[in-house]
Amino acid sequence: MAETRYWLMKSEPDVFSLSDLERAPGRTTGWEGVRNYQARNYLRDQFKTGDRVLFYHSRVEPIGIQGVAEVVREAYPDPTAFDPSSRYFDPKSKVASPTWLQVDVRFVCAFPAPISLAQLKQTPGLERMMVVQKGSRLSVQPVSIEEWGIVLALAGVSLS
DNA sequence: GCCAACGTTGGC
DNA sequence: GCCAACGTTGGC
Repeated sequence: MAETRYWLMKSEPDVFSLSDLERAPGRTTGWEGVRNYQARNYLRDQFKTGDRVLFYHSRVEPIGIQGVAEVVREAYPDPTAFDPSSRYFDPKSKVASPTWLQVDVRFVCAFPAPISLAQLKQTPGLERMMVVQKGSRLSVQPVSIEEWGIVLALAGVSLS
């Protein structure tokens, strides 16, 4: 079996929240709208079925990690890039050679309480975590297995 | 709502 | 290829 990788994905909860994911058909959604090349490259090159994801809410309190999702489909073209009515439309992305990709993620669990950004910043062992770095804007970030373990312990959650 | 940090665009 | 201008992200 392939090694499971760990990620953090950001969403503004008034656009798409962890609760929205839990209520979605099959508790699954296409992670549309990534328009950053570094994030796209992670989706394209490294996301594998079974990878685990920390679901992070940005901009809106409570800012922080809300729970866990998992990757259930690997990268494929993001249809919103081809849709002129979408806020994510990109006329430079062609169907024959799509610029932007998405993966499908499925709800796993919501934490009993969100882990706030302030809490992450003051937790030993998370000093190097990308999301706590000043000016970190990347919406798809790798998480080390050590960081993953610390966050799940903070949340009081254990996953089989 | 402000604004620092960052990514992209485009003139040269 | 440089870099100023511009647009976006996201904490506060």
